[in-house]
Amino acid sequence: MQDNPSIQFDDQRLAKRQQLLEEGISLYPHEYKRSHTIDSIRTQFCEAGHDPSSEVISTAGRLYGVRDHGKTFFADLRDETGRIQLYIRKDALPEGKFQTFKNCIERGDIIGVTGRVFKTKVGEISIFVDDLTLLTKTLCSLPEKFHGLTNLEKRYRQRYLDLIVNEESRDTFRTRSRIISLLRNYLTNDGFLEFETPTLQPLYGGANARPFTTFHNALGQKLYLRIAPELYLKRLVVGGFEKVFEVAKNFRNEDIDTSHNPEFSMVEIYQAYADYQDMMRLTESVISSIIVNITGGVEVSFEENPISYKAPWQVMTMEDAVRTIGGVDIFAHDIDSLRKIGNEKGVEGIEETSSLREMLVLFFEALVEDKLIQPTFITDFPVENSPLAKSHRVKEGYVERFELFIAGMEIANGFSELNDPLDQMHRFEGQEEKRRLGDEEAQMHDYDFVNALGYGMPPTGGVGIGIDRLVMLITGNSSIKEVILFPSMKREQVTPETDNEAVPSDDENA
RNA sequence: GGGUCUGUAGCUUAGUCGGUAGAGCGGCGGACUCUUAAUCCGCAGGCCAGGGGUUCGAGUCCCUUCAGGCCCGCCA
Repeated sequence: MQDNPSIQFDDQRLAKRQQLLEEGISLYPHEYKRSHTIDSIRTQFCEAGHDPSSEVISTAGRLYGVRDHGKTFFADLRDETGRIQLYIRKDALPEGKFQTFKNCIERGDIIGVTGRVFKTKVGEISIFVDDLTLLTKTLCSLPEKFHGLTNLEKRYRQRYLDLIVNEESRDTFRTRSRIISLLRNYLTNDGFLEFETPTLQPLYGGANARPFTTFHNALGQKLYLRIAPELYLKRLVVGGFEKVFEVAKNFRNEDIDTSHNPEFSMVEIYQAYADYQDMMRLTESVISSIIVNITGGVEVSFEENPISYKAPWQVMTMEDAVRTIGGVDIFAHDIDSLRKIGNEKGVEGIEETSSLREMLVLFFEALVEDKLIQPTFITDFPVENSPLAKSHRVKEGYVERFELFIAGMEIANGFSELNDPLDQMHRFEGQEEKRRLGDEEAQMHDYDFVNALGYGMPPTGGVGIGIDRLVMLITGNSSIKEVILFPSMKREQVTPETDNEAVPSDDENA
């Protein structure tokens, strides 16, 4: 049983399992009827006295601490709703049960109990156990009761174990689930329809990023995992759905760090007849409503910084942000003097840049981004960086685009969507040119999308909000791995035949 | 990709100048009928991440591989 090194079964637990089998006790029964969850026991019996209740209840959960007192035990039982103490007496259980419990049931096992509720001498609401049933025998031993499981790698790789022993981790993911639910409710209540668009795409688009590649055997065709749902959602707006959104997993073939996971969650929202100003207001409203619902207030601290989500949030053009926060008035200089200033301030990539607008972006990234702690919308991006955004209505060379920054992280990105099919075609051509010059992140020319615009997309505003980062902000976690249940990790044991497999396997369809 | 730190029992860890691997929790055996990190007595459990080297002798020093954390780069 133990010859496979990746199996963590405990020999002593296996022995107990064997003993239980020999006693004819079912290790994995099929169901258990509960009269109460632990939380509902606490609610109903909050006034319990020292004498056990007349009402008999049944509940179930996992055993945590077990305190052996000879002919009695105290034990902690937990279900999803909470924790309650069990008081187990030899003389109260059916004949033989106590011995079986003592010998073969232990911390980590899942049991059901029937009993009556009372308050112990020291005032803790407990269940006086009349009978107990093993519901699941655990073969792996649990981490230590006091320090718990702190090894980060183990917590991420074996998240189930992290969830079993670390209440804070369970809280984080409970909050994550609520955030997504609040987001959906907000949008659907506001008349948005939720759709699912393809994850497997023959062309990828909607962002600048390198994709994951895969292969469809029957079609004999390369496919990409989407880097964004954008181009499909806009096709829906062309089709006549005026308010749409998708909670999408996106996949980008990039390195992993504390704010990037190769697969990440984003909500993309599109609204016909709206522009980027409307989408900023929507973004502000969605996020602050979630914050209020989760925290009851408008302020949440992140990495020592109290962050106020009280609307309205600050709005600055990129140019103003670089001037006031970065201390450089880009358009008061020529390229050469900007190169000099940039070198002094440690701005990177300025040597190969030849336009003031591109300089603006580089200065912004280097000098401003990580200083935007309070929620701040940065608006009016250079057209070169935004092939899917509509040209600015008054500022030549810019697009109507915004990004939301909080705690130095980019949280959202939105714009007045480009709906001029010819302009879109030219922008794609520009991207193709960049691809030819070796830019692996430039976008692909999606002719069908251009055709869709050819049938007419109303003026439309769109925004994408990064869900993982939003959860980080709300739950106070500095690492994205803490808010993704199963973050991407490198495989531990490399098996030769599956490692370094060529990407699209051309031999399979030969 | 670069820098840096880490990897010792199921978990949390100690390990000095290189000299036979130490503990707590958990487990097992024993005592205990209101404890809650229960307590008390005893026992078992280790290829010190893997490989190589230096040395009479390596958990400790050197090289290397693997995995992870943090920072930087790349990137939303």
